[in-house]
Amino acid sequence: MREKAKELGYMVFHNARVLRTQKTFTIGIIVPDIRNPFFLDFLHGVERILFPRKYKILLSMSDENVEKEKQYLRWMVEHGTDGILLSPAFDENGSGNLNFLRKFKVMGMPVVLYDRLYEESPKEFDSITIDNFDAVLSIVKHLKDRGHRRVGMILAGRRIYTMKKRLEGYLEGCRSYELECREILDINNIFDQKEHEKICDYLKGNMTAVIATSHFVTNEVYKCAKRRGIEIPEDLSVVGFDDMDENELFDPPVTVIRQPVSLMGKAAATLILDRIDGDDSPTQSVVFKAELVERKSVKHIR
Amino acid sequence: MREKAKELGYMVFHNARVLRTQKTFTIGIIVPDIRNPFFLDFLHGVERILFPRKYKILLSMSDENVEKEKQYLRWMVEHGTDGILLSPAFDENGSGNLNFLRKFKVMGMPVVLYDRLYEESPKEFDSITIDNFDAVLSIVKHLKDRGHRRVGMILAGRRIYTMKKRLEGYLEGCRSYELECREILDINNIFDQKEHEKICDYLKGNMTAVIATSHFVTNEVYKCAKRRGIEIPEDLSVVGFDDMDENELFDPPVTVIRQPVSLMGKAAATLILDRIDGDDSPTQSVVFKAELVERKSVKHIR
DNA sequence: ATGAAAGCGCTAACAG
DNA sequence: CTGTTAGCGCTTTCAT
Repeated sequence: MREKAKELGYMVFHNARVLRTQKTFTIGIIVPDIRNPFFLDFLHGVERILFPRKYKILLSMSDENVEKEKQYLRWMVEHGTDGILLSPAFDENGSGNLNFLRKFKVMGMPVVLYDRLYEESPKEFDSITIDNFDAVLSIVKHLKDRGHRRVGMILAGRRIYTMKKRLEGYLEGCRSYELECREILDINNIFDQKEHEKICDYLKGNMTAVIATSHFVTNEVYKCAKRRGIEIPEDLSVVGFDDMDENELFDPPVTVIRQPVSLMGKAAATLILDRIDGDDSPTQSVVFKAELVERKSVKHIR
Repeated sequence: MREKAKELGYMVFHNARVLRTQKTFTIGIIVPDIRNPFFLDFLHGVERILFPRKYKILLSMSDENVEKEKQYLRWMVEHGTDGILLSPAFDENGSGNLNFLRKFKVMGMPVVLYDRLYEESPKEFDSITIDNFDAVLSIVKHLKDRGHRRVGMILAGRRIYTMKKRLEGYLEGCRSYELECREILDINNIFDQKEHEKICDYLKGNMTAVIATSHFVTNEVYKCAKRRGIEIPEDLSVVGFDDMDENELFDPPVTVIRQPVSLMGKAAATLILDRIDGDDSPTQSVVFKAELVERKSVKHIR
């Protein structure tokens, strides 16, 4: 095939060059769950930056599985990616591949964490995140301002960094705004039908508003409300996470936290390229601010 | 970095092996627009098949741009991907990289087209598609059965294969079911705000139902209807394309054509691996059937 | 059986 | 400044 390619003109054989130069012009990207539209816009943002610089994307999916993630990480160093963009997975104990990644540091493989980081050691790697704590705090305040006193929250995997921070924001919000916070519900696998029932049961609890911490959870809350005849926002107010066009068209349109996802992608790509180019300034922790997009799913009580 | 990696244990340097074996264990995937959730599920399906066989994904985005696609195709042969999964882009004249791809055939680079193919030569490459013609035909029948007589259609880039076929299905449907079909509207860039106005204007036309040929178009139709006070389905019925969870939660829930996207991904991945393994049976054109998911956006007239 | 050596296609260093 | 050659890290072949 090599020969033919050459006969047909143009192409160099990149791999021989790689052997010599140790440079692949490839960035490894690990996404926990590709079905989450969040990562769509992120990838789009990343590509915007990489393409003009001739870098390509080696895409992989951890499925929130630490071992699978490790496999992909290993493959990436074998492939010699010039850098890695990682949104890390966490196991039931909340631990991930932090230790494994430390080896990457010593071998000089640049890694930028995005969306999520390792709580034990948040500054050890470059990272691009949003302020999840603050985001939820602003939700709780919003709810309080609208007269809500009893609120609930549904997490999608509390072992995951973003979820942890959102929980902290919730707890702090409830304390400082003096709301009655219900015990949260944690859904580990949102694609599991059985878990959907739990959401329905949870909604029956004594509260006027619920915070849905991911796009999938928001969907399930709406679906359940519909089935059970719970009127949003009359009977129950809801605030979701991860804005998409569709949220505007829901019945009723859903109030959500919007993250600057595409920007985060661009920032992550820019940062990893800087590191590849030899930038050895101290670790950067870029924190974007998320905004509350107010629509019609929160009732103004009294 | 090589040395360090070795000191730290395990890893082989994949690129040297590649030089020798001419095998990268990498599949190039070209997606026209990553922001379309359609491709999310497709990628997910593909990865399901590739991971256990140790193949990795080199992901790229053509942005519906033939030249950009060509650049990526070139990079892929340079990188020595073992095969390519392509959903081809088309320029204003409706032509794409067919000629360029013919070179891939002679150099033995396996290519599987998905979602879209080249009309001039539909059987030249392996392909995984749905029957777009039939899908729209079934929409038109559905509309007719519900008493609709005047219908419209909004295309998202009529130069694109899927759109062409959907148009053909529309025309044929209107003829055989004796409906009055309005001139269709074609939106070239759905991300362009100005184009959204065109959708609104089109909706004012004299029709009882409109067919939205992509997920983005459906969204814009709903948004416009909302702004202009057009009641769906009272004043206007709509049938969309590309089902997602969210469609169920729209106001009203939208009737759509659902494609077996994840299956298509698995089929495409399986086929490309077969080719890589030396399967030289005649070109395969796998055509999946799409199904109409009936919800609440179509009015039953009388 | 095990071990040494050639060679994959390029780049970079070196010699002319 | 241009042309030649060594060598990147593996696999495969060939000799021991």
